[in-house]
Amino acid sequence: MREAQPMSPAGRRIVAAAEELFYDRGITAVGVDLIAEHSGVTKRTLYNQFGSKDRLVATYLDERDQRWRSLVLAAVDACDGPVESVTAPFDALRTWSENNTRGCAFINALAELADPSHPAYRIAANQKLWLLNLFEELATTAGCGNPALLATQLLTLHEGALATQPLSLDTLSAGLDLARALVRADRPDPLRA
Amino acid sequence: MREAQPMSPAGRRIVAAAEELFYDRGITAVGVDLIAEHSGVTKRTLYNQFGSKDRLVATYLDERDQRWRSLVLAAVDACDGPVESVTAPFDALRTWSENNTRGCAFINALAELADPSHPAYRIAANQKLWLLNLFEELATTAGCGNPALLATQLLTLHEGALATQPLSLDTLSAGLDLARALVRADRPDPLRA
DNA sequence: GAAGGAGTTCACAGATCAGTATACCGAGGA
DNA sequence: TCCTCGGTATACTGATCTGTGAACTCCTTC
Repeated sequence: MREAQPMSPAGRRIVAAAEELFYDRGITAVGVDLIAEHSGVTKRTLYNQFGSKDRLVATYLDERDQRWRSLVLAAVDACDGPVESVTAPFDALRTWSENNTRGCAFINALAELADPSHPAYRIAANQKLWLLNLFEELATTAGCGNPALLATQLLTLHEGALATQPLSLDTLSAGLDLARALVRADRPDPLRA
Repeated sequence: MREAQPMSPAGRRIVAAAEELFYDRGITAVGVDLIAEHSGVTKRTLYNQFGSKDRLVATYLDERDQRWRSLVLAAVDACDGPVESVTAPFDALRTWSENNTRGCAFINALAELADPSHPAYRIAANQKLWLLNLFEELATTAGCGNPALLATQLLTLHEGALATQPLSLDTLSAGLDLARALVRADRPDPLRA
């Protein structure tokens, strides 16, 4: 999905404005005129750079995906051992949630873009699959007994905490505690680990 | 939220069409003209009945909430014992998902309607709180040790399974299995229960 | 038979939507 | 010197959006 040549300064400003506006107000509700205005750019420039609103939406989601993956991988690297790192994506979610309180941008995008052929569909699905695979790899490295099942359970908890975020229940703490317990329980000799 | 007088036949048709269109294509993307056309009704009638699109959206969510709560309560009643009934909402979710494959209508609505003063906000939040309280009541009746924590965990699993539904991973089975294990583990003398 | 309400028909307002056309500007490179 | 390239400025198209006005047709009820 990464485009060959890097974006121009104007292009970067456009994507930055699009990220903020699309996430806060919804994709359909935000017009290209508003994005052009917020990024201090002409609508003509916007169309010269991205060609259509749909392609700008795809770029917005892609950019967001990259940022989020970097955050998750950094959280994994910051962990002390392989067992702790299995639940590291939950730590990343806590950091992420400080500045993103309107739920999951990809789930939200899927809610608005009904057409499965829209590029957003693939991006959103890939994002969740990437996390699922990461959970499974981390669980395998940590010596868990059933990495595939554990990964699906962890993903469900993660997405549940993320989806209920706008409602201000503390599902993230509950999800993280439960996730840690699951990882411990799935390890051989959990009492000695 | 229930209005005093029951809806007219035309009003019911409008809400039925709105439910289908809003859920499938998104709220902002569906115009009132389309809803009027699909319900075989004039736009004038739609506005005579509901006054504005926002109020029709609120009625749509409210109607859906009622239907869903009935389904959940029926699933609870259909259970054999108090222990099984704690996870009954997951059974209801399986039935519900057969005809609703685009995720949670309330989370989706929140994604589109940024304004917290919109009635949809309250409806969506209340729906999740109702389920949280139901989980807690059921857990208390089943004699669980920490009903409040268990309820938050079950809600997180439930919402995770619901949110990831459009992605066609089988998170519902994983969530249900884990939910059952949690309920068993939180009961006194789990081996004899 | 009169009254009233639910619904229809159709035209319309005013705003906003995505996207295009045309002409212009300034800097960097061959 | 010329020429391309990224970007500006502005006006525009045609469609679609929510919402309103006014007159009309039924059907029920009193």
